Amino acid sequence: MMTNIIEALRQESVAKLFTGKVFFRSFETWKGEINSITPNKTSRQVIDLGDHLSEIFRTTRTAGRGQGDVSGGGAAWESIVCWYLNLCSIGRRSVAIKHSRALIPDPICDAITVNYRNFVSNTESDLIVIVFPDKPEYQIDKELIHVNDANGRPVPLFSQGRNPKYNLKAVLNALCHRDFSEIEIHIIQCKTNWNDNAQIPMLWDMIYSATNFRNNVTIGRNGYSIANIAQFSYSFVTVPTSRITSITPNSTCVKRVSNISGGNYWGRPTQNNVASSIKEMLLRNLSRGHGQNFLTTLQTELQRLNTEYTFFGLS
DNA sequence: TCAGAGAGACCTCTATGTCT
DNA sequence: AGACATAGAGGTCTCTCTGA
Repeated sequence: MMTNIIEALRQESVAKLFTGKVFFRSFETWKGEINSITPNKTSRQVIDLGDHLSEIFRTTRTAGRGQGDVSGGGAAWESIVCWYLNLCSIGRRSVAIKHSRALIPDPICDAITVNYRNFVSNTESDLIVIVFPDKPEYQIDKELIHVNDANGRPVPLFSQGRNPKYNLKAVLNALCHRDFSEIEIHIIQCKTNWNDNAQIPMLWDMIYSATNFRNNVTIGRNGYSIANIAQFSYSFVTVPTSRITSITPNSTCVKRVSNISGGNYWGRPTQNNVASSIKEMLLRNLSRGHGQNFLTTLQTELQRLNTEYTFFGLS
């Protein structure tokens, strides 16, 4: 079957989520919830899942504050957001990736690296959405791509040896290098709790939006910088697990993220001046990944949910 | 190729401080 | 007094790298 490189990357990215123990276990429960919210799997129903993500997430919530909950909860929230963004993006040129060296092309990784004098500090645990440019290599069968690497040498599509594997990362590295200025990067900071953690996205957004510092803080390395790409944004997505009634437009935690470049979101319906539903991020930050809107692209692709897209785990 | 070690990131709840 | 903000405590999970 023909697969373009973007869908190949999406498949790897989503499949990797299921290798996480907590996500794998939780998804057994979430799947039922998801299917009951989207009985007909229309594009509208699937996109509106964004209004219910927190609700779904909370079905596996356990009381208490054991360290397992700490560790697992955060990773699981990040994973379900990644899963949702990829589901809504099928057939488009955007892919959400939970941070992983193996999947994020090197030029992207380099561009978002923050250097604190000599110390290299990657924000290691965010979701990254890459929007690839509208060029033929991203649409044709991935096995027909001809591209040269940064040194001008053709990239071999398969590894050597008895069981040749497709060189996904190497091909992506070469493409991202070649098309760097036309790529969009959107970083998404996920937190289950809002009020305790609002400073973190606020401060990282400040760092990424600053053009220069006086004290040896720089962004980017190896010649790649977010200053040279087509679009960059930083956003915040929370459940939130704290009491919802205590969050108002005037709360400190709301104000802290009210100005970040990509916006602030939660897995609930939009509430004015507080947070937008995560589904609004699709339109606000990721709409350039296709000529048509999400409703249209999804409607076509969802027909193949049980054949080509089984890796989402819904069938 | 795989196991093991190390690094880094994960969140909830209570107590205490601070402002109105 | 009440509302809100913050610090602090604490074990586990996942990824990556290294050496066998």
